[in-house]
Amino acid sequence: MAKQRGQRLWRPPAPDAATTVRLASLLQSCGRAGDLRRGRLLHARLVLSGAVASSTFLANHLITMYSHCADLASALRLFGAMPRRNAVSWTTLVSGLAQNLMHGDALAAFAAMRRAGVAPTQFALSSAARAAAALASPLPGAQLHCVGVRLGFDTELFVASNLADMYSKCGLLSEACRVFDQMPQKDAVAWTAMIDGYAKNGSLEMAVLSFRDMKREGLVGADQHVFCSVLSASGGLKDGWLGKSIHCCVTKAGFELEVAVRNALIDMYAKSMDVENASRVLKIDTGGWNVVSGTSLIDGYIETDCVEEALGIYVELRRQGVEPNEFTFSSMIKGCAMQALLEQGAQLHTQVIKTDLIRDSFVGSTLVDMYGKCGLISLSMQLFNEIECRTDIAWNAVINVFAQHGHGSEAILAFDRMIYSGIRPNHITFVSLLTACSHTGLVDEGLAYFYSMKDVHGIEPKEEHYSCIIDMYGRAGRLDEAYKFISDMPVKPNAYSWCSLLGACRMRGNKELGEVAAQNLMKLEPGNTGIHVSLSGIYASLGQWEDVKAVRKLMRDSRIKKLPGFSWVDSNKKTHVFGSEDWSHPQQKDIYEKLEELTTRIKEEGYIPDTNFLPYNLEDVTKERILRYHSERIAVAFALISMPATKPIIVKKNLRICIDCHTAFKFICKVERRDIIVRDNSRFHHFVNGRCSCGDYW
DNA sequence: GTAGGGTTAG
Repeated sequence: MAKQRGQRLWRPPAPDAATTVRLASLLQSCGRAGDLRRGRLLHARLVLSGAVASSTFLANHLITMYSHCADLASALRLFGAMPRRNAVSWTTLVSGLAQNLMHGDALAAFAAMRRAGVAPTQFALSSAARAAAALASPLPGAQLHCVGVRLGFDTELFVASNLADMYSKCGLLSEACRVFDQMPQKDAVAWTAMIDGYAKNGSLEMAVLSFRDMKREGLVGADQHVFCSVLSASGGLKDGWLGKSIHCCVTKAGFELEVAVRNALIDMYAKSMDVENASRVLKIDTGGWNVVSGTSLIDGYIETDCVEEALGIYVELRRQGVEPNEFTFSSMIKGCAMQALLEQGAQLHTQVIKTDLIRDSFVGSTLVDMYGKCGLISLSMQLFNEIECRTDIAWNAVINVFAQHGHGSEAILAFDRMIYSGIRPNHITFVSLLTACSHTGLVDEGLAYFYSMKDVHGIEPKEEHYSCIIDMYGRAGRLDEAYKFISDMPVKPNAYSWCSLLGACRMRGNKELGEVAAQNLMKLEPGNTGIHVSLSGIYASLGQWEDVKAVRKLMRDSRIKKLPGFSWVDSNKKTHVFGSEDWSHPQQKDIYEKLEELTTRIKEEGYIPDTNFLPYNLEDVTKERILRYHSERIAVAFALISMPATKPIIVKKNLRICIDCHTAFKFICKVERRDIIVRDNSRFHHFVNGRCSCGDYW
């Protein structure tokens, strides 16, 4: 009593042991359930009874409860008011902050703990290491490592796992390895940290090898996280066999039905282009699908060009009452963009608005891309302007839309605005920007941007950027410079580079260089049928029919067939496909009549068929007939008779648009007063009022 | 007696 009287404040007696234990377990249950209301009531009772002031143990429990309920303000207030704090109090604070993603504060609390002269516990150390990992801060991380070594905690399971995770998140894999190797015991979490560390740092093979090492120890204690990580690495390797063998381990270990593992399996199969097994895993009956698994499969279908199947999964998801999320929408919209499915894309857009995901930057960017790829450039721009948070992806999308439509100066303007708003361009930005310059003939600008990549933006040009420059020189007719560039460039020219040069040679009728390009291209892509077609096109345009014959013989001998040209057009929610001289359509008679009518009308306007490019030594009348029945022309005629005048005509083509059809469409759009958009395998052509957006430059 | 780690989709 004498001692108590000597203190400034009266301290109530601590509750008895049984009461303390009861209260602590009540607080624990509040924390676990996240029941902040009940926790606060308990807190108030404990304050009234004086237990908070007298029992550090109960106060620690209160801090834990608050941090589990994500009420860090209360936790901090309580911590500040504690008359006595022990190591657990500090530890609880550090881990509470780290758990609530306040990583910087967690590190600061750990430092304050040391300044207060309290020896760090291994719990505090592992929490602080976790915070450093989340911040990817190697410097404080390494300091924590030193503290751990000094206290002898550095090989402890939790501390070492977090330190290894921290090093790998900082990209310091060898350090991570060293910490990991020194662990006397490794559990599933430690292994996961390493497997995932390798995978996230791009060492996918090492990630799989780590898994093999773990398996060698009998996969003891392997859990769903281990399988998720290794499956993700295996998906990245796109190795179907490896994936299947891991799938076997998953099944043996009994994790096939775990939701996260199933999702990882579906994702792995989808990434390995094995959509069949992906859908098999999805369809294992577990009482319904979830968004992630469905989206993974949708994404797999989209990546393998199976948009129809992806749409099927989407419909099934909706039927099961699963709400699509931003991932689902961006995958689906990307699929619509790839196939220029405007109708379906617009429907998804409506859904996106309904679910309020329109504010998501990813979804917004895919919509910009989709409308751009469907040819609706002004709608695309409108959506871009509505994106609140413009990420590099959004800017790349808009620059690419301008590039594909041949609006070079707008692309450059968008690039300037991107830089001005502080968004750093990446290598994709430059592919789009250089394409824009190339498609518009802005050679000097393109070259300047190319050289600025490394000098100004610190981005090493890759082969796709070099190809853009070759394409740019080629389109501008500066073939010698293109050849000099391709010969001098530090990276090995890829097929696209030689293809660009060959295409340019065909446009300009340059036989010598065309042959060089063709030879190089044949080495890289022996099965590419376009090489022979382009080459014979060059000979035909020069009237060298003997050479044309030789190429055709070569094609026959090596059993190379010209890739047939197809055109697609959507009308009344249906996609119609047309080949050359293709009269299989039910409305063939009307289409034929429309074509005849169009030919007469555009000839009156001054259209002269250009047969120069046809690689056949034929009569002009025959050549004209072939030109008139090219797939794109049949598709346009069909669209004109079957679609309401308010709908835009969008024709998709698997090859480049033919030069003569290009001329004809300029006349057709004028006489019919209809905008025609053609998306060929290289770019967009907008035919409006007698002109094309490409400015005849392609 | 109290405190702690890793995981699934652009």
